[in-house]
Amino acid sequence: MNWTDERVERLKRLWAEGLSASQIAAQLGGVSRNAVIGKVHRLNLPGRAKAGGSTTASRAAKRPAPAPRPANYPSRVTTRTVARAAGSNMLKEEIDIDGDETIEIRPVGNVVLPISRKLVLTELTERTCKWPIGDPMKDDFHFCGCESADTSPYCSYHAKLAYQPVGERRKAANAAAR
DNA sequence: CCCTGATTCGC
DNA sequence: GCGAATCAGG
Repeated sequence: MNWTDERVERLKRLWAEGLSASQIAAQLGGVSRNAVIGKVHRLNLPGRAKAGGSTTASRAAKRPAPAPRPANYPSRVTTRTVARAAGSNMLKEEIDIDGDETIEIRPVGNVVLPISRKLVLTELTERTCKWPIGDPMKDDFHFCGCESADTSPYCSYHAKLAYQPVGERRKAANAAAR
């Protein structure tokens, strides 16, 4: 994959929005997160300062004198508290109970953690819940993204929804819309 | 172990 | 210029 203008622009936009390198790589496709990071540096885009959470830049600042780099880092330490989709342990609360209360999730039991992480398809891993949420035709479509139970494609909550007996499954089908 | 970004260096 | 390997950290 080569860096077309279009892809570079997308990279800039996503990076500015605070997405992680791996997320950007996944969305662009065909590149690794290292490629993204490398490109970011080559473009002289501002790295992630010591903003909100994870600070890896502090390491770079700590380094003695690694590369012949002019200290032209903009002091842009914008504390944005970006609500990122994945990566950090920041989960977005999204307990959206449907308006209709005709849904009985009886067989599901007491497990009630429909807190999704709003992941896009490309960001799913082996241990993220792959339960789809929303209309695939709409742009708010995403996946649960919670930690999936061991070897299961779903989290504990959605696994129970998925593996219900056929008799009870219809009601769950309503709940499946979420 | 999962993830993050940073840097180096052979290509 | 590119990005895998590596590093350093949360």
